Amino acid sequence: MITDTGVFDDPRLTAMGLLAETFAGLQAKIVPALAATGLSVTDFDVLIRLARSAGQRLRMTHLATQTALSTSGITRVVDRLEGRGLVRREICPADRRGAFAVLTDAGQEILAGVVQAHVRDIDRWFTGLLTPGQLDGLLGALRILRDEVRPGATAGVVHPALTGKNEAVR
Amino acid sequence: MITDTGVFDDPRLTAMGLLAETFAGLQAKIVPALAATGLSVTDFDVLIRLARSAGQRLRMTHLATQTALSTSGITRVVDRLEGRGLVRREICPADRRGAFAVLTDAGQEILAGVVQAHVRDIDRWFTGLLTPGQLDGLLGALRILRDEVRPGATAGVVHPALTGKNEAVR
DNA sequence: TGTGGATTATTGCATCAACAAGTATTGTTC
DNA sequence: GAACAATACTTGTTGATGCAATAATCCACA
Repeated sequence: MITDTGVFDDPRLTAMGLLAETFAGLQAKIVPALAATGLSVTDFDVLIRLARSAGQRLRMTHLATQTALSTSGITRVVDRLEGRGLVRREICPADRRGAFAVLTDAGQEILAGVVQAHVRDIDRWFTGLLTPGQLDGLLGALRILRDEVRPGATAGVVHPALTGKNEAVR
Repeated sequence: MITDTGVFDDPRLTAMGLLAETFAGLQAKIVPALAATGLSVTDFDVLIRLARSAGQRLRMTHLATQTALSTSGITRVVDRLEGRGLVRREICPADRRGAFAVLTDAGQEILAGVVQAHVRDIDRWFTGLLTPGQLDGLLGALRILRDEVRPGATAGVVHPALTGKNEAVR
């Protein structure tokens, strides 16, 4: 049986497909536990980034950069989370154009409640399926790639949180 | 400075975040070349799966399974591609409920035209950034994960294409 | 100090995808 | 062979997200 279809079987294409399928499949496995708490993957991403930031707060723009959402997308995610009381907005005293998204106590509780199940899922479907050596290799390779394709992924994490200034970025 | 925020810094969470950021960043790099031809990532995924299948055709359901889209999602993707002449529908003679999506000559041409640039992007932002050893390790690990999280990812690929029957699936 | 250009966030609009319901066909069981 | 359940696909509706346009504010520089 003929399976070679020329350029359409380039191994690099296959590699990209493998990455895409793995990621999509993995996400499908972790969605339910989050959804049980009423959180989408995006919601969780926003909340956990706030939780990890100094003052449990981040400028809207930084949130957008970190999550790879558009600023309008972030506006709406924060709208929804604010409506549920998990996040609140605070105007930035140093720059009155800007706003912080701040994790509320309720948000922190929701997050703490769902993290355990989420980590269990990750362990079940990802980290726990590989030997320590395989996992280290994988993460090392991913870091190399990530640093190339998303140089700004850590925008705003150092400590602009309290001042709202951009000194830490780029 | 305090950076440890307890459970929110679990290394497994970080690993998952790294995978997500890498994949999202990579996709952002490969989208433009596809978009230049008017194709979304989903469009490309559908077209290339058809190109690789026997008879350049796949049942709608198999397409849905392989792409991880809902069947209604596939209906609409194929609607759009059919509207542009890149794909056509053929009723399945063996099961009149069903339809094949079939890659047209025009679709094959579009695909051939964009694959080169696409492969170049993948090489530039993914496979070319790693040593052969790193890449092998990465792909090996991904295969382990993929086989767990997406056991049905190859639904319909063996040779159900000509009969429309399901003998090859699951 | 005033002016023009950049930056921050929000809103209107269009697109895309999922869920649920509906239609047509197939297969199974008695 | 008739009835009923399962399957394949489509359509109506809803929600999420990006782009473009807008408003408010900041900053650099004359």
